[in-house]
Amino acid sequence: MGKAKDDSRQSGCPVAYGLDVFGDRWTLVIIRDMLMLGKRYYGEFLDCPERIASNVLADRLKKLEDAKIVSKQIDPVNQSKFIYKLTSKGIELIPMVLEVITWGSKHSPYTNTPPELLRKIKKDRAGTIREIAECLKNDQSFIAKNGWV
Amino acid sequence: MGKAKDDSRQSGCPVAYGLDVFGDRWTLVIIRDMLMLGKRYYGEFLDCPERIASNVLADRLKKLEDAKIVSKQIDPVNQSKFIYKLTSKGIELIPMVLEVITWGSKHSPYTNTPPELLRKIKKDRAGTIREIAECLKNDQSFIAKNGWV
DNA sequence: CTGTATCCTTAGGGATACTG
DNA sequence: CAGTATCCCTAAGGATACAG
Repeated sequence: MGKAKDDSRQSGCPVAYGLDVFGDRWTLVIIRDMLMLGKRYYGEFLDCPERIASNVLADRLKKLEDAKIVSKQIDPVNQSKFIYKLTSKGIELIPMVLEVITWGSKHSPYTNTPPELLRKIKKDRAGTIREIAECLKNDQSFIAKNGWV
Repeated sequence: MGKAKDDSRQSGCPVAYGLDVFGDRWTLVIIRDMLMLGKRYYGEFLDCPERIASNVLADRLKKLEDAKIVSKQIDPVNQSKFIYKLTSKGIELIPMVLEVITWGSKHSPYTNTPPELLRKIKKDRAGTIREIAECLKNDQSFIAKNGWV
């Protein structure tokens, strides 16, 4: 695993580019956890309801780092582990993730998205995005207490 | 190939649901072609710049049909082939695809997205979506003449 | 505990032949 | 041309052992 994503589909289409970056079953799960649940540590990502395997997680974190979507730094409060954070390129995925949430919530038979969140997204996209970005700065989770876990 | 997508990650998260449907490198390429380029026939999908293989295409079309995102009917003007169309569930992916385009255009080194399209998306999301939906009704392509191909 | 490496099975998917 | 089927190799990724 872990060969660099080859990026071979240089069609010029931004959709194809996006798929080269997050076109698999796990990458967006990690980004969701960072974006919506405020996760930052390896162990937190491992502990997701979809049960990601540890090697897959390591691989995706590395690829996200290579793609400059995630930064990896030594955790200042615990020198023996890393803290993973979204870069601005990663944070800019918020609007897309919100649209996935909107669509998925409407069509998934299993969804348990907090209606409060959906209402907010619908009513005031920019406001929601600002709110999430704000939470990210304070290390907090936007919906952690309300659903999905 | 072609085993039904198993949908095994019923975490309740709409992102995970979305990924079960379009979390691979090809599905969104097909949807992009339907949405943005007005494609409707097998041969048209085959003829994409990313060079999708014919068996992969058949597999994805079947899965999209199973997921009720695409409908497959005999083409009324040529009984020997099928016409593939987005259902309302598929058309509702427009906002998400537009966000992928916005993000991808900003960050891809290869992008050639028509600035006109980006300007429209940014300025008036609802308007753009309405416009695309309108084009879909008239069998036309929104950006076919301007880029990506 | 944080993360990496190894093993091994299955799914993804390219090339291409084939059928109507 | 529209679409399907086969062949076969590679990548994805689950289980689990291992190292700091």
